[in-house]
Amino acid sequence: MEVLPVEDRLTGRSIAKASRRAALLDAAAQLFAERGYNGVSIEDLGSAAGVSGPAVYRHFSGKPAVLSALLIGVSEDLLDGSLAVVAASTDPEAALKDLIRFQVDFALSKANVIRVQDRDLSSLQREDEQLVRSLQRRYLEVWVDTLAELSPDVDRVRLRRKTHAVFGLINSTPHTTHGGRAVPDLAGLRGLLEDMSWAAVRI
Amino acid sequence: MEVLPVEDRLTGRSIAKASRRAALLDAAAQLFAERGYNGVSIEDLGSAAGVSGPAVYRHFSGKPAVLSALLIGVSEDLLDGSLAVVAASTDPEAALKDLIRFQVDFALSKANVIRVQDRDLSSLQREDEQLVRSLQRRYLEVWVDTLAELSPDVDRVRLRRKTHAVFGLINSTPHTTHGGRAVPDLAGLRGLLEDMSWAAVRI
DNA sequence: AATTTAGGTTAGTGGCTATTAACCGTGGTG
DNA sequence: CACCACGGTTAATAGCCACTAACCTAAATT
Repeated sequence: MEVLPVEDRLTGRSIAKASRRAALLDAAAQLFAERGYNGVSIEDLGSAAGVSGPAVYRHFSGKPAVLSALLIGVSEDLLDGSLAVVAASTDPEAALKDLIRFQVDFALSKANVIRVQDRDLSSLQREDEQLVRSLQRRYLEVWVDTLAELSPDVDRVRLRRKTHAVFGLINSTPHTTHGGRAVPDLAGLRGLLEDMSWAAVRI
Repeated sequence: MEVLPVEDRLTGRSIAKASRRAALLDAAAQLFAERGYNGVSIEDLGSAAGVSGPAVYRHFSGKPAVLSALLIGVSEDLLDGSLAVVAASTDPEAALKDLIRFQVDFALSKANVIRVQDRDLSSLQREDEQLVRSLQRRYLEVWVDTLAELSPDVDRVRLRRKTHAVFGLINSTPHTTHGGRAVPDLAGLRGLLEDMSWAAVRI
């Protein structure tokens, strides 16, 4: 008699484990964003999640696995989110506006992870780095496809460059908001970033 | 009879020393940009400059001092350069355009150092971090002053945010161009970044 | 109720790495 | 030409840190 192989039963322990794992990933996002992957020890990581040191190995196979889980997660969220946004919108112009709004939301609400993603991508082991880069590329292509519908005559190299630049613009605030202090006029910042992105992307 | 205290004599050794120091800083810029400050050992640093290990201590008091020299240098270059640009231009609109061109030039020609600056700033020891932040703040204020002349009615908080976002836009390419490969259509990229920056900064 | 399993703990252990020590050849100085 | 400061070398040294071992408690399972 076996338990189901994929669908794990929801026992008290498995819930505790899941929330512990989530706490570890939260701590990792914060600490890696502040000090960089190589500036954070497993002990730091554990104790930030209320557990000390080697307990981390009950949840991840090693330090690299923590970074992988974090960055693969965020890359998938971005790609999936963008696909949902495009699927839900009617015309390309609306799609682009929604993509901008989506990325601004993401950058403002998950600033830590954004920061880790473009700070410590190169610390991933080869295989996972390729996976994350592939997900990022596909996310970029969602944008480029949308832009291409709006400007069929512009070559895709230029559209990719434009998209990169807009990402830099939107992701500039994670570099600004240090530590995780609350931003005073968040709505104003959101609107400003959306307006600037829109202006920049329209040639 | 003493040698001049400030103006060192130009002997063969002092020239060799200066160029060795420059080589070390170059190597540091490249390696730190690729792997991050904590991912590079003193041995790596030395051997990338054609010298091995502890010889670095003949030029810098320690690893932190290498990072400090690098980041203080770039911050000063940016501030001084921007002051020169503003001093040389006639009207605020021309000044802003020249500031954009200056920052684009800098980001494209010194991508490594730009990347280190917003990746490993927090690895500086407290005192030097404050100095670099102060220089960066003054650089930002040069931009904000120029923008304020063009839009006297807009509050400076908003202008600071706009400036940050434009920096993010322009500095996006260092994150893109990996390792230091040559960029195909550099002039086109330069023009694109300038145009997008201008569009974004004009509300 | 007995047993197993899982998640936690505290001690190693081994490797890496920043820094120092001790030593050496040579360019610059007198 | 004798001397010395300097930039280099290789060999310790010491501390940090990822990871493993051994053990313990209690939830799940039977």
